[in-house]
Amino acid sequence: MSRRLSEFSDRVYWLVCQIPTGLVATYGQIATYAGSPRAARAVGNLMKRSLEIDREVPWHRVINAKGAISFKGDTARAELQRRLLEAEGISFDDSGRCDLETHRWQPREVFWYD
DNA sequence: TTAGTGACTGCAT
DNA sequence: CATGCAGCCACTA
Repeated sequence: MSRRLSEFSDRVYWLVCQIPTGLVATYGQIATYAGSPRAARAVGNLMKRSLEIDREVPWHRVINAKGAISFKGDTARAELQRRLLEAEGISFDDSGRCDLETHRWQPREVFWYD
C-alpha cells in the first residue's frame, strides 16, 4: 500500500469528520475534496469499512448524489442512517430523498493536495 | 503484480 | 420519473 493511497483514506475520514451536525455531503463531494474527483465509489467503500474499524466518523452524513441513502442488502444499516439524519433535522420525501440544496455541506476552508 | 469488488455517478433509454 | 450501464478507482486477497 503506497503512501499516496493511505493519504487518500486519511483525507476522506478527516473530511467526513468536518461535516457538521444537520448537514450532509455526497460521496462525490468527499472524493473531490480528498483529491480524486472520480473516486466516489472508493469513498463508499471507506465509509463501509469505517463501521468495522472503531473510528469516530459521522459516516451517516455521507449520502449519494441523488440525496438518498445508499445500501446494498444492509437494510438495517440504511434505516439506522436515516434515523440518525432525521434526528439531526433532515427529512426525506416519499422516494427516500432529502433536499441537497438545503442540507448540502459547503466547506468554507480551502483544501489542497500535492 | 494482477484481478475482483462495490454505501458512486452521469448519461442514455 | 425510474432503470440500466459503462467508466472509475482505492483497496484486498
